[in-house]
Amino acid sequence: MPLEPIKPNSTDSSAPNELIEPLCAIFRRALKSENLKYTPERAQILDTIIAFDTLFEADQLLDTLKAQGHSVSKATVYRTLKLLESAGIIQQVLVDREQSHYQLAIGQTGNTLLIDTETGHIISTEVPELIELRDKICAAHGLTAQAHKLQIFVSSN
Amino acid sequence: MPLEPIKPNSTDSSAPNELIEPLCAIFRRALKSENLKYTPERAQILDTIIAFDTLFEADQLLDTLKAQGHSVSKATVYRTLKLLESAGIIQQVLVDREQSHYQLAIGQTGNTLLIDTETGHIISTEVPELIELRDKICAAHGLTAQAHKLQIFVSSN
DNA sequence: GTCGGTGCAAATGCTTTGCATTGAT
DNA sequence: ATCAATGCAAAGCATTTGCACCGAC
Repeated sequence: MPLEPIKPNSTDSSAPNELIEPLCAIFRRALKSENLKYTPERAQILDTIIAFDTLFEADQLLDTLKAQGHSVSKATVYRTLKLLESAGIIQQVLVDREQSHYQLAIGQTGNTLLIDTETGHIISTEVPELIELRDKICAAHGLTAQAHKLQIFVSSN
Repeated sequence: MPLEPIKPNSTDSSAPNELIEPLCAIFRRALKSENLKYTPERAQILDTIIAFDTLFEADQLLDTLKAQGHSVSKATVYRTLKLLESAGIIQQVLVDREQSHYQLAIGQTGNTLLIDTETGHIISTEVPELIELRDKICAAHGLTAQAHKLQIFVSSN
């Protein structure tokens, strides 16, 4: 049983527009607040990311953009990834040492990820008990928790 | 070509000095099984790692070795880290994209990290209850957990 | 005209590797 | 004598950056 993609209706062809708009708006607002511009390149990159329904890597993103006939440079891709990350639209997921993996961060309720090690699909969930446990662990070390991130690597069979 | 896996060792982890012998022996055995040699450089590297009580990075290891008057090359350090990892004596910990972090793998699951957001200092700790919680979460999704990783971001004051 | 954006190529910085030399059995 | 280990420097690789040019306001 394959995992559900992080975006519930990404396979529904009528849905993307509903998703793209809000994210575009969020990105545009984040850029504007820094006096930065919402350029065609940045729009294409965001749209392409939205079309992914799993973890993705920078070079995969670049390849997809090129395959779509968009000419975006590697430098711009990396620069935009950083912008999207500071805007909270995507987040880095440390999977291996080879390259950076990212995923959409918007619409995630929780900070617990179930990552399918075979397909790369991700489920994001909220685990209230984890907060208690986390605070208990920190208290035992005389520290105060600010945030946490749990990744569980799973197999779907 | 992974080295011969190590057997779990029941050494009392509160006595660092007693750990040095068993780990040397484990490493030596793992090397021997592949017709590799337990050289002075490898011994020094392992001893230095054992003396660390937290996560460490390759360049930190190299610096420490040099400070101790041992002349070990960067290449040998990296090569030995890989050997120690295949032998199951150390394990890589994904903390950031900058460089590889490692920790002793013996006698610990070590999958919970307390990361100080101000100083960058990292404590690796074991949380047995987390495994139950993790399995519960997976079960709720009809999945099977293979591994997990919890990062808690803390402040020290 | 002023800023920021882009692409290219060069630079980074960690890690790996090729190669000649050295060392152990 | 053989086979592996070491050190050095060079190579690899993902990512970043310097710079010249372009475009929007």
